[in-house]
Amino acid sequence: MSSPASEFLRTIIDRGFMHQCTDTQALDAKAAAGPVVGYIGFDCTAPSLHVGSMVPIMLLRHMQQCGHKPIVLMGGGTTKVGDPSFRDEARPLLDDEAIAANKASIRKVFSRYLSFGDGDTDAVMVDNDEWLSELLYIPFLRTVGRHFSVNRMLSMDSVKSRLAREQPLSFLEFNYMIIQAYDFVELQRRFGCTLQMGGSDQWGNIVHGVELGRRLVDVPLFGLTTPLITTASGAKMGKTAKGAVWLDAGMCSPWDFWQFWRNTEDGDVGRFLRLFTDLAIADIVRLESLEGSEINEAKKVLANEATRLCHGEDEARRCAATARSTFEKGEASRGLPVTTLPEARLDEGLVAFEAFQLAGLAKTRSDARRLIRGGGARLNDTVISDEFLKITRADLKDGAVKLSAGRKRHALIVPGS
RNA sequence: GGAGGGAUGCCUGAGCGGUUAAAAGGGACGGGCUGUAAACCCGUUGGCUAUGCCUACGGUGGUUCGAAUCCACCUCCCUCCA
Repeated sequence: MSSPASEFLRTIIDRGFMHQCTDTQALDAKAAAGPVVGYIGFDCTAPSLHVGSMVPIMLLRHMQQCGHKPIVLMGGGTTKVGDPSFRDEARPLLDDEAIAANKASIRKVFSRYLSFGDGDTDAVMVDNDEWLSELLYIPFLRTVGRHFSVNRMLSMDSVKSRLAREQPLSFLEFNYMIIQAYDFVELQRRFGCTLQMGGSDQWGNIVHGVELGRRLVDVPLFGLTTPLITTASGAKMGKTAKGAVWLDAGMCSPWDFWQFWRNTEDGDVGRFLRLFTDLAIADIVRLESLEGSEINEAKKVLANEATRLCHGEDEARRCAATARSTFEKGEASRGLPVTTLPEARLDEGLVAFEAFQLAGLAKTRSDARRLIRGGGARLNDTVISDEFLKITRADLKDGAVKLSAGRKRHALIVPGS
């Protein structure tokens, strides 16, 4: 189908969100006819979502902006089971307390991207623990379990490699796809939800839900997946030196977040602008036509827009300003991570390698010493070669000592109490 | 319950009595080249104010001058049989 009738499908296809759909034409017709209720599930396996989850989040956002109703399903119940899809080993089991804590922490981010409320197209958030924890085993097996073929489940791509490698797949995990399928049906009953979306790794789970819906409630359900986002050079997207790029400011500072987008590979800029910002396609087309070092302008726009959505306008501006002074003017700046140090320590002189460790630029002292030996350490923008160099008051510039590890990682040490 | 196989550094994976802080690859970090990109080349990659000391090859004991390597027991995993 070349030109979808619905604004929703047109938007997500144009912006690169569409990977697979159970019935594109029928879904298009339905979306064109009126509001569709659709959901995406987020398990509570970590205290925050990371940029990998931004594709589904942005998908919900576009859905809402096109006049439909998004449901954020917190996987408080499914997290107790653990999705085995495309994983070579079981996830560590989290206890209820950890799941509850993760859930509380994760739910905060959605208010940045969606508008919640009671209206027709307001987003709602529910937790599948509400109905999953109350299930009775035998009745569940009889009403739901009988619609699933073990033969078919074993042939799913999502568990094939686990089985092929003869890695253990516990019965607990094996239930995940059934539970997720049941979620879909439950959301249909409760909210009239007819669309489940998710990453491409969720395709099998989603299809099971669609089929279960046909058998249990006789309502046509739809499934839609987004592509797995990799970088132009083939790596998984969303990792940096410090690990995953989290959406929670406490786990990944806005500065690191901004830097992550700023460091996007050339070949990814256009695609990322479509996926991770609200900019109009026409603007994106203009930005991605830039060549050579001009692409850096497009990367700044990407960083600003993505940061604005996640952390707000003020943070985005601050990061952009910090980047300008740090990289374009080469001066120390307030936006850099700051470590305070008792004045007395400066008076007696702080050994260089210790300073780098303290500022978080090196994991251990040995690591810091290697950094200095390798010529990657700078003090106020001057390369230092002596690991034992004493940093003192005399090194303060504008009230701070600026340390750098490599070209990109900078930190300030300021005297204090 | 029985018979085999396995557990090594961030990951994969060699080693099978000393010269092994442990090959090789990946990843990561640093340097060079650049545009805060990619690719490529080089270096580093357990800790410690350090020509040395300490901690490490699933756990605990043992054999030995000496163990990741041999033995015993334990834990966990895999395969096959019941």
